[in-house]
This record gives sequence, C-alpha cells and structure tokens, in this order.
Amino acid sequence: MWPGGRGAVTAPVPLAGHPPLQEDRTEMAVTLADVAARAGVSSATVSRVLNGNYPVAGGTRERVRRAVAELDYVVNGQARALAAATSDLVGVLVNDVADPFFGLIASAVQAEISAGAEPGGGKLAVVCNTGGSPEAELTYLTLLERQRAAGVVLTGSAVESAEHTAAVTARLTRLAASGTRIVLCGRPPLTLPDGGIAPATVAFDNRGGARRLTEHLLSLGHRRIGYVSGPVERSTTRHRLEGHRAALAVSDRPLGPDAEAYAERLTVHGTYDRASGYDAALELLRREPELTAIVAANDTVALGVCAALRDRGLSIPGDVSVAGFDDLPFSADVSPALTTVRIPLQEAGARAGKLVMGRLAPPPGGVATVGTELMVRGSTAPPAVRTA
Amino acid sequence: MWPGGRGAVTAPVPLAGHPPLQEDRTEMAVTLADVAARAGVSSATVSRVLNGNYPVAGGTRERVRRAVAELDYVVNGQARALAAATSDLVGVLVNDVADPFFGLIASAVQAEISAGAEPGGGKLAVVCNTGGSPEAELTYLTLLERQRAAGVVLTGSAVESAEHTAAVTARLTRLAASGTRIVLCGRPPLTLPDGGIAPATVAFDNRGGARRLTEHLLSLGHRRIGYVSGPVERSTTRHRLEGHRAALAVSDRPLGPDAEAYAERLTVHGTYDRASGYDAALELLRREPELTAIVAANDTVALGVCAALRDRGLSIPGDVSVAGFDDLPFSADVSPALTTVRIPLQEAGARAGKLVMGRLAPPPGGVATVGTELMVRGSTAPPAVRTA
DNA sequence: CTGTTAGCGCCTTCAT
DNA sequence: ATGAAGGCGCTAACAG
Repeated sequence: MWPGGRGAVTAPVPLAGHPPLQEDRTEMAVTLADVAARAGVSSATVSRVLNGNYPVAGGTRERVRRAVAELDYVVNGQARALAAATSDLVGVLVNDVADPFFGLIASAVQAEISAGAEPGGGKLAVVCNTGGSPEAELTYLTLLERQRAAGVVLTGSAVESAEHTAAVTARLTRLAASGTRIVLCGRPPLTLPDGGIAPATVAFDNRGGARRLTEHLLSLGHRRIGYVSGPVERSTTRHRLEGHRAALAVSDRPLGPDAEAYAERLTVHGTYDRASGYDAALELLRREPELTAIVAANDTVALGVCAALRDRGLSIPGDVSVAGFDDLPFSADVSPALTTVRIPLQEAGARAGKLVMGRLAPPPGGVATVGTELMVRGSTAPPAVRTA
Repeated sequence: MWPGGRGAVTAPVPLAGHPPLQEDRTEMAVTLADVAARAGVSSATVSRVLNGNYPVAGGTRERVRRAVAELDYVVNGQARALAAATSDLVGVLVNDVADPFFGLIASAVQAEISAGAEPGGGKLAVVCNTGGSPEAELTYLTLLERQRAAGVVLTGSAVESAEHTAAVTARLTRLAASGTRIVLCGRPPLTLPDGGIAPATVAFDNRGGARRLTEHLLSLGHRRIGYVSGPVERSTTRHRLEGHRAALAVSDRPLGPDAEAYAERLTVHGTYDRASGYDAALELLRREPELTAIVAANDTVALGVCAALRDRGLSIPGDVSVAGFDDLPFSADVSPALTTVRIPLQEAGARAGKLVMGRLAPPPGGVATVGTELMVRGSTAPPAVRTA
C-alpha cells in the first residue's frame, strides 16, 4: 500500500487465530533458466527444444528433456505470449451455458479447437457466458482483447440495437486488426462500415425453417395459430417471426385484410425459457380461445406451452397442436414428441471451430448458411373438426 | 460505450499523427508508453490510474483517462500478469458443456466469478470441456497452470483410478502451491498424501439421495427393481449405486441370501446418456421380464429408459415405474413427469464460485455437502397387483 | 504525488 | 548447433 494510505480497510484480513483462507505460500515456480542450469545449457537452447522450431543436437535435446521432467517445468504462458506476441486462448461467447442449444454448439467448437492438440500444444477454448447481456458481451470482448486471444467465436442471436452493433463492430474490428480470428455462429453477418473484411459467419436458416414449420401447420388445416416469440430485439427472434409471418401471408386464411392485425394479436413476446412459454400460452388462450395450434420460438418455450395447455386440461395435439424450434435432444423424448425444426448445431459449431482455427477457408462471401430440417412428430395433428 | 465516445454509428477513426488502420494483421497495439506520452506523464502514473491502487492527482488522472479513451487503449493482460504475477483467469472444468447438469453448475460458477466486476476489472471464467476424458482433464490443468490461473473449479464425478487420481493430485498440489485456489464441486474430496491442505469441496449427497429414491420405490411395494448405472470407474456412479444397494439391503425383499446376486443381475452399466438408457432398459427386461421398476443413474438416462419401455408397449408407471436423478429442468416436463432426486446445482455452483474467488471461507473440514431432495412425480406408482 | 529504475519469464535476432 | 543480449508491456519498489 501507499505511504500514509488508509487502504488496509479493503483487504480481507484473516481473523486472528484463524488460518488464512488459502495457503498463500507463493513458492517460486521453476523457470526456463532453472531448467537451463540443470541441463547445463543456455536458456535459449531450452526454449528451442521446447518449441521445436529450431535444430538442436540430439544429445542436448535429451538432456534438456530430462531436466524439464525432473523439475516438473511448465512454461509460463503469459511470458511466452508476451515475448512471442501470440496467445493460445480462443474465446467462445455464448448466451447461456445452461441451455443445451449453446452447450451443443460450444461443445462442438471446443472439440474442434482442441483437435490434434499435442501434449504441450493446443489452444485453450474459453467458453464465456454472457447471459444474453450486451454489456457482458462487450466486457468479455475486452477481456479477450486484453488477453490477446488468438480467436473469438460469437454464437447465438445478436442484440439488434444500433448502439450495441456499433460497439461490437468496433471491438471486433480492433481484434481482427491485431490478428485475432473472428467467427460468427448462429448470428447474422456483420457489415463493416469502412469496407473492412467482415468476419466469417456460419448462419442458421431461421427464416426458412420457421416458414416451413408454419406451412406444415397450415397444411394440416390450422388457421388460428398462436406464436410465442422471443425477446423483440434479438436477430433470431426476428428471423423466426418473419418466417412464420411469411407463411401466414401466403395462406388462405379467411380473415382478409385483418390478417395482419390478427397475426399480431396472436403473437406474444417472451424470453427464451420455459416459464415464458407457460405464461404466453395462457395469454394466447385468453386472446383466442378458439386457438388450434401454438408455435413456440424454441423447444424450451414449447415445453412451457405444453405444460400450460395440460394444466388447462387441453390435450396435445387433440385440442391444440404445439411446435418448437431447434430440435434439442429432449424434444424427441417428451410426450407427445415435439414437432420442431432441426438445426445441425454440432455441425455448425464444428465449422465455426475449424474457421477460427484457420483450418477451413472462409466460405465465398464470408457467409455459410446451414440448412434446417422440419421434424414432424406427435405434437402436431390436424385440428379437431369444429361445428361452428 | 466509452465515456466520451463518439457517435454510435461512427467507425473507429485513426487519430491524426497515427498510421491508419490496416487490414494487415501486424497492427501494433497501443501500449502504456503511448498513453503516457500522449498524456505527458510517466508510464508508472498511467499504470496507477488504471489500477486505481495508488493516489494520483485529480487533474493528472483526468488527463490520463482522456488519453486512454482517445487511443482506445486496452491493457495487455499477459504483460500485466507477468509483471504482477497474477492472472485474471479462473478455470472451470466440466465433463460435458452440452449436458445441462454441467451447464447449470458452470453457469452459476461463472455468475459468481463475474459478480461485482467493475468495467476494467473482473476475472474471466474459462469453461473447459473435458468430455469426461481423464487425459483432457490433465491437459486442461496443465494449460491452466501455464496461464497461471487464479483459480480452478473441478466439477463432476472423478475417474477413480489410482493413477489418474495421483496425477490430478500432483497437478492440483502444484497449482495450489503457486497460489491458485482450487475448488472441487460435485466430486469427492481429495486427500493430500503429504498432509497438505486439501482443496475446498462442495460435495453432493449422491449416496443419500439414491437411497431415499430406492426406499421410495420399495415403500410403494416394488421388489423387482432394475438399475441403470453409469460408467463403473466414476465416483458419482459408485455413490449412487451404493445408495441404491443400501436401500435394498434393509428391505424385506423375499429373496433371502440370493438378494445380492439378484441385485447384481438387475444392474446394468452404461454411459450417462439417453441411448445407454434405452439399451439398458431392454437388457433389463430381458434379464427380468417381471420387472416393476427401473431406477436410472440420471435423468437423461431415465428418458432413454422411458423411450424403450414405450417402444415395448409398456406403460409408465402402469407397467413399470421409472425414476431418475438430478432433476434437470426438462424432468418436470416429460410425461409422465419424472420422479427424481433434486440436486441444488445452481446453489452448489454459486458456492464453488464464491470459494474460488475467496469470497467465502472454506467450510470446516474443507467439505460442504449439499443435500438432495426426493421429487416424487408421476413416473412412479405402486406396482400392478400380480396374481403370482 | 510523480518519475526512475528494475525486473517478471520467455523468445529471437545476432554472433560464434 | 549453441550462447549472449535485448526487449515484449507492465508493475513495483525506491527515490525525490
């Protein structure tokens, strides 16, 4: 602390008589120089055998190796990074690690990043949980920039505010300028204002998937379809909703000019979780008791919708059909099994991982869109015949 | 946005006197010295205002702040860590990010680690996905040691092999010796050979939970109970199985001395995933067609069991009762809702996070056990009356 | 309060 | 093939 300072107040001081929280013995770690001394060579030589990027005599190398083993030497990543101006950290930003949607992507990205890692080599995939908060997203980007990360993968929907987009773009531009590879996964491509090279993007066909899903419902005969959407400001939310509306727009719903207003009335926004689905379903039933189908913005929400319907004594799909989005693993296991739109999350994640590692050339135009597939299962069926 | 930042939509504009941004990835980053020059002070002063741990005159501070903003300066974490011998990385090792069990824990740990992060401060939670592989676990520990991580949280079951345990213990000992805080979460406490201080541990009462679960089944009248276990060598697997057997041991099963062999025959080992549950259920039915209940090692496995039973035309719980473990979010939503054992994963994760941040004193004895709670739901019921 | 001076541990030219 | 020396960017004693 500083001279005359009064800073001692903040330091967590262990109570008298009690041992400190943790053994604070800062035993000095063994360094390159220690190894060099032990092996009877210069530290430069040790560095060379460690990195294997420069010829070293066989005998010397052996001696160094032994010294390293005997001393349990572990390189100091910080020092190495500082000297070599490279880092072995790769950041993976996700909205919610607890959500399988992101878990599956992150898992695939991570596998790709660790792939082919030699003992001693290999990048460290850093999964950062933003909780969907724009501020946290920026904070993590700063943290990663501070660590001079080798790469960054941004997954999941983007918050669509001009301010936030600008802030993210600025961060990413700087990161890219300093050599960090940027990859977007499941998020719309970014356009750089100054004509700079936009990051490689693995996009999901949310719009198309949503459209086909609603078309499926329409073709079954449904006309009064509720939609449980996500938070308004997110790109994924918007795209899925647009797909849904696009399908409705070309349908023969007998509502004429009021069609749009009707669709609007049957749309409820929520968060991407189960509780929000539950509440939204009840709200939709209130707005339109004649409802025959509900489309949810994702599978988790759909589960909440199902719960609400059951609590209302309505059967699925007898009284109301329900559909989700993403095809998370549990979706095939609930009963009735959920009709949904499958996104090849693992494949997309693997692709993003390869891109950020530079093991895959960026797609032409910078954007690769992975397709979606309609999975028709037990939760959707033709509406009950009504004798209006 | 930065204080004093320009308009939201403006691209980062190179400052006069500085070379323009080039897409050439050799852009030299702004350093402390640059900021110091710009502000007309020494770099030490800049460092002081940045870290706020030393008094600096108000005017000077302001000038420095402005220079930082104008130059878009971001500290180099590597250099700082090297000089200060501290890192802001905290590793969180999980078996599988795609599994909500780990996702929930990781999410809570991470939230705790980021808690109270000032803009510019804050530790970076690094979620590392081991995939359950012992080698990957060791690799990550090495990587984290290399980065001189501030802390490490190990979550999930441990592989119970003397060799691996020794290897992990060695790594952890060294990490702890160099000042890294170690916390175990959902994994049995570690005993240090040399009397060193074992890491703080947040343990789950797997044994007790499993016992109560099987007792519940027994009290319903079940006697022929199949058990779908996890991989043999994992601690969690063993504990849950032990709890199950303990309950059986005191039951009035009319099988006499053969009881143990019978229990053995009705136990199938698998991996902790859905497919394994599916296969195991079929195998159990083959071994004992008179089965009236199946206990799964976790909820995901239970889902597979349910699917298999349904495919066999058996109703749940009419023909066979099914129970799981963990009480993951989806468990209440499948139908019938799953009887299971709830582990307060978020609470446990938060605790682990506090411990690793030094915000919570280690529990007496180093081990805090979080309780489990039996959640009786629709998937279990008395067995159908049989006219043997 | 502020500047000066040493390193932190490693990599990387240069010599040899 | 190896060693010596300088520096990566920052913090932390010491003076003033």
